[in-house]
Amino acid sequence: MAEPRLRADARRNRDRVLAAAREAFAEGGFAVPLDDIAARAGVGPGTVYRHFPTKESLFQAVVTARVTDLVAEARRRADDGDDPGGAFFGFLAHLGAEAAAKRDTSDAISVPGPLRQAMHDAIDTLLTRAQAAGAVKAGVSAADLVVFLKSLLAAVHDDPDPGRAERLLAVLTDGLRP
Amino acid sequence: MAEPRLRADARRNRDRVLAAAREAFAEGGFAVPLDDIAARAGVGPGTVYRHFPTKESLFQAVVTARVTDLVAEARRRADDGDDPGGAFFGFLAHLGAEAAAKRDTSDAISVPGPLRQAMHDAIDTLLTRAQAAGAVKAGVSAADLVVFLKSLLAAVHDDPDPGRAERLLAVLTDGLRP
DNA sequence: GACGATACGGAACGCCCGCCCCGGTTGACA
DNA sequence: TGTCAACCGGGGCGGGCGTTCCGTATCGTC
Repeated sequence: MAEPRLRADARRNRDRVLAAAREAFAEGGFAVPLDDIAARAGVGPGTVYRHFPTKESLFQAVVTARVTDLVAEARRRADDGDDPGGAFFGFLAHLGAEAAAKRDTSDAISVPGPLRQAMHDAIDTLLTRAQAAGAVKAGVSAADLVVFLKSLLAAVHDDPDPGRAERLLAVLTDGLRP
Repeated sequence: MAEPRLRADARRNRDRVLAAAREAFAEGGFAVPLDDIAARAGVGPGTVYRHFPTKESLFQAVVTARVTDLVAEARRRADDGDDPGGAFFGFLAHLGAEAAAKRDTSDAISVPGPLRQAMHDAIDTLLTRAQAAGAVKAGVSAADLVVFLKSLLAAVHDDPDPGRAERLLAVLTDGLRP
């Protein structure tokens, strides 16, 4: 590995880029131009590419922490085995709240790589247990749910009506009940 | 108006462009490059722009007939006043089938202009009557539904799983029941 | 058959965006 | 403080796409 230890300015710029990317992606999703992120960080685009080989890798670096938290949240709820239905729907609400605040959530949950798999597995656990407990109807898979959520969260992003997200999420949860 | 009557080749090319656009939009949605449409029609891009001032106007010309049909379908179902719930959910299923076949349906229902308004109004009528009959829960507006449908239909487009559309639509309809 | 109007095709333009490269600068260490 | 490697900035490249322009071909008419 031999981490060569970054020079002071390099480290500082790297942090600035990450912070700027966090904000920019949260506001505009993955679609924000990389130049905007660089400008927000007060650096040139070249500097961004010195630290992250591609725009996607920067995005991944930004959302890794958030998705990891989401997965942890999902697992924590799953471990609390008393109320599988409540755990499942609680996590859905949590996801909805997260997506309402950060515009990149819908992209984050479907970014390829190990994170996506962990997320998928965590949702699968919650869903399967809720179905076994009779709180969610059968015939719906975790993949179905991820597709559904991704599209729904994306649709709600640039919508002027702030209450729409809740109403649509309510329709989704009601539709998942047996 | 004084329609100057098109020259024979002009009329032929215009028809070819429309036919090619119909196919191309159905397969790839509004996102297909205009050059592809021109190539499929055996025509240069310039010829497309001779007949349609902009790509969007070409799209509008293509979907006008389909959306008009959809609106007519919605009104026909609405007029059959015996079963408002059945009329509403039947139209939803119809929309789903249409979207499964043509990839531009989700773009079509939200194209700006009078068509969108007519579509919106037709759905509103169906929805309001179904709600009055107690077949659909209150608190959901036609605008909510259009947003929901648009995102759902778009999500299902490029999905490898052919059964997903039906399952997600089933979740939606169940979620709309009181 | 010839001539003018009309339409055609595709090269070219402008714009956006991800990504790379090089001349200049700055930090680390002796 | 001097030297060198590491790093920075931003101009530039390449590709995609909507749109426009103009030299050329085709149609309709006399």
